[in-house]
Amino acid sequence: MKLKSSYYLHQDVIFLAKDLLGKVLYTKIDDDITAGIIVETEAYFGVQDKASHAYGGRRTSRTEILYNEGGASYVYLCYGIHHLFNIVTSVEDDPNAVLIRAIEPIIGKEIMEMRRNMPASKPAISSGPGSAAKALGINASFNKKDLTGEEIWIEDHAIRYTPDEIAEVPRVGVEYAREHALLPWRFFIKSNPYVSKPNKI
DNA sequence: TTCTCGATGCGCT
DNA sequence: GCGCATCGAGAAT
Repeated sequence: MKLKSSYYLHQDVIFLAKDLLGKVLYTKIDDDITAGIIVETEAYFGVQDKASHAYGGRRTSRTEILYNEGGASYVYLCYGIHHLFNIVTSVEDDPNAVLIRAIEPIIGKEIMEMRRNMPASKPAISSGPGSAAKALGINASFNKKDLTGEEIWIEDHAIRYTPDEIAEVPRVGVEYAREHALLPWRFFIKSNPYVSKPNKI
């Protein structure tokens, strides 16, 4: 059920970003367990990806975790407000990551409602990377966690999607690299209500 | 040490 | 659809 550390060592971050759709992300905080189905992801191609914090091999105290081998979490604060949760993948010194952009709440909905101060019936409760992280109680303290540990982990609930249920969206605003502009880097479950707004079709 | 701005969300219009 | 909140990492000085 729980994904093993070897799962995260896959070197094709595109494959993992797609394969993670349908997996279930869990957090446990003071015995409060919340979980949701991953319905939207985004792949970050390490040194090749200008949008990646590790672009060009940049290596700082913040990005150091990205150079670890797969299976760790990378959480950082965006716009001074939102915590974004990433899964570090691939082998050591290959700083790939998958951003979790949206989840569908399935366990601990009441807890998520308190954290988000809105009913779980509202897709906005976990739609978008900042919202999904907050619903799961993910904050800066979740940075550099082992994803096979007891605080945060991912399970395979045998939820499978056919290729036509998965949308692969080319990245927008990537005029900087023509060969990357056509690269589909965003993946989501078509018509799932929890998918963040810019990606709905 | 200082300045800039971002892998965004939300409330108001 | 638009604008703002809010702060730390990274780069410039």
